[in-house]
Amino acid sequence: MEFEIVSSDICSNARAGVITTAHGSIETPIFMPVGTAGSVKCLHRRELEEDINADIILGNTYHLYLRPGLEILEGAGGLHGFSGWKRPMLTDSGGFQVFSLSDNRKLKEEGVYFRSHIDGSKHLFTPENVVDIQRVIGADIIMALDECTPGDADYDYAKKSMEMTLRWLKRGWTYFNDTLPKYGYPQSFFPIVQGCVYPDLRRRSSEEVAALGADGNAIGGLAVGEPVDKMYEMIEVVNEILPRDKPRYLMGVGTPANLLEGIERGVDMFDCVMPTRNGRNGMLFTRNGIMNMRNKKWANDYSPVEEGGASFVDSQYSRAYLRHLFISNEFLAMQIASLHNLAFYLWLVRKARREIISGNFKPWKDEMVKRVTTRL
RNA sequence: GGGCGAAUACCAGAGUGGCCAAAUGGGGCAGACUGUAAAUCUGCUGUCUUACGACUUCGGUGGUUCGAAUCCAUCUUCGCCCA
Repeated sequence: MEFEIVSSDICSNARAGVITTAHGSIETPIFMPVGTAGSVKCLHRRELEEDINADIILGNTYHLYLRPGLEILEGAGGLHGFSGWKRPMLTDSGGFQVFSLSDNRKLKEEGVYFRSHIDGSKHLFTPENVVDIQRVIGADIIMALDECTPGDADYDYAKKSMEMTLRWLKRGWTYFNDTLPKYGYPQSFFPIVQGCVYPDLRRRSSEEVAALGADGNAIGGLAVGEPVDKMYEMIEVVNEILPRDKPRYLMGVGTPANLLEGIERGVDMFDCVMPTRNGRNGMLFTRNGIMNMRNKKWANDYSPVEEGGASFVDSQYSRAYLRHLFISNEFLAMQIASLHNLAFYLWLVRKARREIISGNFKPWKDEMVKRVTTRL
């Protein structure tokens, strides 16, 4: 995997770049739609490719390992072969499930023991076996196993957790370098910075992560309950240390405003369930603000979903019709909203890229943050 | 003509003397959602702008009772049965 910076903003840490992988190149900054269980919910591959034009999507180690399982994935030639997605792919390690399924897991030095949310069966993830699993899935970018600490963790817990994540990281990194990809194309391994909201922990973690010299680096443990200003502060602390010449991936973030603030602080990659999950639940993100499509105010608004929006659905359907679909629990509502939101997210990061290249990022971003946070 | 049963909030439907402004479901209104156990979850849904609280409700009217959606009388409407 290679990363080239095409243009850097003079007024901020924002940069525009290109990541090249075996499955194609990715122009950054980029937003990666989340396809946890091997599908971006509600969307066909053709829509992802042609309408949203996603450069890269995510899969999830935890979910895919439990179902369909490694044998079936390997038989299909990995998730690329299984799903038919031809472009780059990134898999999360299961570290987030260590956090989100906390009632069903036990953390130990060797790894994390957990119970399947599907059938209650017991399993163990280690820094090593999640590399194996991600080798089988065949993602272009695979993630280290980490503990995603909650945003309100106290200092002592955050310190111990961060240190264990670092020990896991070294094991995972060593194992990654001792093993080979399964399908004849190279994979990259991204380490993850932790440290909660504590600057010294974040610095320490960043230094250790940077020292590995991985193809790219991730910032984890943010947008998990801490105040948003803390998140921005932590991004700044971390990005002072993470190498400039490697892509930086802010995991699990976020709102459109979060993306813009992250880009300004030197983040290149984002992923988040928000456009798809919130879309399924009736929330639309647009250039002019946020709409809750279930609200009565749209009941007889026959104007397009979003005039001049990034997706064909924006002009082909009216707000009144989309509201009707949501109120009636029609599947089409979720499809339209998912398509719209992802198209908007991809439009947003691509527009940011153009503004960086043309040297106008900062004023554009300041204006855009105001617009996208408006409640319509 | 006679007999039996039923009438409860937007709808359906519990409740059969005080713990009832009234279960539950649906519908409605709003909110939440950030590396997806999420087509999910939460709140409100008689009136008084909100809370405490107050007020008016369970087909109509009248009554019994300290107290009635609940008991009695009667009327109205609907359903079923007999002639």
